Amino acid sequence: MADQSLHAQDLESLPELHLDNQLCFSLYSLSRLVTQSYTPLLKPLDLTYPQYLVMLVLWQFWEEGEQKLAINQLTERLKLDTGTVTPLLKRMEAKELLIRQRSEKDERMVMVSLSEKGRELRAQARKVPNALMCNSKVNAEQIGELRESLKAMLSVLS
Amino acid sequence: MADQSLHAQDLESLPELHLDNQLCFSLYSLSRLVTQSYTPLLKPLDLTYPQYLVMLVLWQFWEEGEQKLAINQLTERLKLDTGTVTPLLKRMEAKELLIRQRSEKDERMVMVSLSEKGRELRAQARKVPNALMCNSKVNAEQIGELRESLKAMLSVLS
DNA sequence: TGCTATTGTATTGCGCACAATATAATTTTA
DNA sequence: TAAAATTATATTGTGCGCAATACAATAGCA
Repeated sequence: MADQSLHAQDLESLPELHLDNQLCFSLYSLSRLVTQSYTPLLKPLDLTYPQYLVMLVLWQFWEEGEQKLAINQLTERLKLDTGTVTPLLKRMEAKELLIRQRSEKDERMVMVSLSEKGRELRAQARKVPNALMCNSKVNAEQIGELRESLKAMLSVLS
Repeated sequence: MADQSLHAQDLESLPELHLDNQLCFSLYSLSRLVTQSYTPLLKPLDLTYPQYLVMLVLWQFWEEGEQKLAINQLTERLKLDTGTVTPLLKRMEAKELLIRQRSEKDERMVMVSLSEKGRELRAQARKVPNALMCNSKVNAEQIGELRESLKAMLSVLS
């Protein structure tokens, strides 16, 4: 082998830099894995995972009697940027799941509301959470633990 | 308000469809939040978060005396698709962090190895894991718990 | 040895994510 | 009330992430 300027410190073991020891990597992997496991369930609804999250928010507001919500309410709830949400909503409007319209009171705001089709989709989406639980080999207790642990961490960091 | 074909079931509360009750959303949010918190730390190294993960794998192999690794080893380790990894590695090669070359034994394979610059970056990256821990208000115990919980879930699902 | 199947990587196309910037409407303030 | 600051959303550009497809090299097999 040619000289590669190898120094002693180059080969010093740095376990803190190992993938397996990093919380961040487990988080990143599991998050993608879970999103992937939603994909086949959401395909019949013609929704991507982030689109499904938008629908969850809209359905919940609808339950609470709020027909319209502003984009900033949505970005706040989902903790997403407008650069993500604006095109996301446009794609969803193209699929006729929702309606976007400028507020008359304050023309800076765009209000989002469910379309008839969007409301009807809720009945189908009901099956999604349970289907996922049934397919996974993880018990409910384990899921509950992880959920609380994640929520605690989220509340501290955000 | 015009008739919106409102039925009783439309307003039935479905808590399983609420964002807050979904493990997946906590996972998705926290994962993005953690990635975001890496960004300022990785900026001095001119690395994105996925690029940092690639470097972690390359550094660890290097520690273990392996100069080269095949792309499929990398995709397996990172649990990422070639459609993600191929362009990722090309961008990293353009930054001269690594070298990609076809294997002579088996010309289907592309072998990846660290460049001098890529090896040197490891010394700087040392500070990253600790810096993150120091900045966060989360205690080590809480992090340890979450990490084990995530790893357990990952091993079951993948 | 040809012929098919498999393996390993690359390409294409689409949809997020987010930093940075832009723009228009409203509010604040001098 | 006119100018400056703020607010709400949109746009641009870059980098993932992944499904689907393509393609070349190797392996297996008749």
